[in-house]
Amino acid sequence: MRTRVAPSPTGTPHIGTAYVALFNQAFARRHGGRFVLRIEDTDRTRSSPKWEVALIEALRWLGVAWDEGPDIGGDFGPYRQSERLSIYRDHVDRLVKEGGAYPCFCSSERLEELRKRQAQEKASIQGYDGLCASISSAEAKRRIDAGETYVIRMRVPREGECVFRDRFRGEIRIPWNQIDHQVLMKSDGYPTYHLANVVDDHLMRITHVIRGEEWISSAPKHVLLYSLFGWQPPEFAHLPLLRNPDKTKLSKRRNPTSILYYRDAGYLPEALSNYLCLMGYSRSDGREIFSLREMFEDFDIDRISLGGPIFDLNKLASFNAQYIRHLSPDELVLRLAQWRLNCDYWRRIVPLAQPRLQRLGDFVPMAAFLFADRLNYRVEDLLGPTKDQIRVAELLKIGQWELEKVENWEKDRLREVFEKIAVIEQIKLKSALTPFFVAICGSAVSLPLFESMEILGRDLSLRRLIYAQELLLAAGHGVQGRELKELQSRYERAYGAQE
RNA sequence: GCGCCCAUCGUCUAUCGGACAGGACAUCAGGUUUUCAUCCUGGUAAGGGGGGUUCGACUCCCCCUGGGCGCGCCA
Repeated sequence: MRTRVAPSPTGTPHIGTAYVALFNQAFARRHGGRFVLRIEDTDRTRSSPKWEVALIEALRWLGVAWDEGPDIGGDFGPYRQSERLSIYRDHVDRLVKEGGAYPCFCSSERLEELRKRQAQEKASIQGYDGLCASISSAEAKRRIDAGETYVIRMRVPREGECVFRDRFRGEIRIPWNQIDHQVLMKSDGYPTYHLANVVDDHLMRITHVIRGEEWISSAPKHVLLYSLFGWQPPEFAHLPLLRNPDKTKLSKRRNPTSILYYRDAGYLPEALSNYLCLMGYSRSDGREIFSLREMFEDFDIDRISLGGPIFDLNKLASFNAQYIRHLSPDELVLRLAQWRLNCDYWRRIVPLAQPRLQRLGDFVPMAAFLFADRLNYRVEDLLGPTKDQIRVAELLKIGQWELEKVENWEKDRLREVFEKIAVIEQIKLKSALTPFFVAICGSAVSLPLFESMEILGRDLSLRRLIYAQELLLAAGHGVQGRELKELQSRYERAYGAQE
């Protein structure tokens, strides 16, 4: 019995990844199987080794432990898809040769137009129109040899329906005409998710694919690939999606989604993992507080319920408090030190604080904001001398967007970001910075901003920007709805598209 | 627009045809505590609507409604 979690390192480690990982690990452990970590870094533009490092760090912190993975190896490696390109190439060649896939020469412009037209016509069948599907192989070869760029697409049956089983839901039927002629190999020679995922799951002998519900509608693509290759498909089990309070799929807009945020904000890993294990799952004995070890001991995958659970920060906080209370004082001291109350962390702060200290006792209040999660300040502080409240809200939003793009979270890079914003927004850097000072430090009188943000860390810093915007919104000064949309398009034009 | 998935307290959930529908978080009230927190006691609070099946439906079936997800050379 083998399970896997297959995240792509394209951003800060997501809580949803940890959620899925935990259930995969639980299932493997419970049945004496193996649990694999595979890095799906086939998107060259968005993947980064930095994010992979962060991902592994975050999962380990939470208590996720894989038996095979890029960092520890295993019998079915490599476990990083960017190192398996020739494997995908061979497999896709085979598919083309056998007729299950075909080269497509359509330009992205044509595809875009096609999509636009279909959207306008509200066509019931969306997706690729199959223009290149009928090109003869001789003709295709000629065009490839002539140097035309192309992708490889999957040939999908025109009629009938795909029938497959989901462990929780039973039989699922999806009409084939709903399934796009999926690109399997991009023009850069990299595979897409669907191809790489199926090939690897087979080669890595994955027996149970436990993943998020968002994959149900593309499962037919995977089922088809298994059958084209003549492989036995694994058992599918689609977990419910973690939700925001408004029921939409968990997103950083409305919730902290970075695992590292929870670590830095002072959540205990065992409290977070415990809480995550309760999302859509319950033990038969009804106990809610239990360790990962206990989870793995008697995990019963069929006790998973399907309603999308709302991620409730309140209950998580209460769990966290319980875990903290059950620590002995000595253990708590240790935990605090492992967190931020340690010399290494102080050493980073001291150079900033020292010139500003009159007495030693000034240090703690001065640095307190570097240990907190949410800060207490008033809307007026945030607005500062400006009369233009909307402008402040916009600045914070733009700052958030720009900062989210930053990979190297260090002071000089942060300074560049704000300088860029000041230039584009045509305001003095100093006045542009005011709301950020308050959002990050809790006051306009504080330690230097960029250094503080660097020390605070990416996830907590970004979170504070969101807190500030929430406060503004609650006071009626926020940017939302249509205005937000307009701001976003203006932002994308002025600053370059995001993601 | 098309397809698919889902549906019990505000939230996470138990129930797998017969119970006053249970627990947890939140909330309210009371008690312990020099304050607060903890802790203890108690309370409010739920099966979306309509049809079936059945002696009997939260539970099984159908329809409606509602919510979600998907429809990229992203995963």
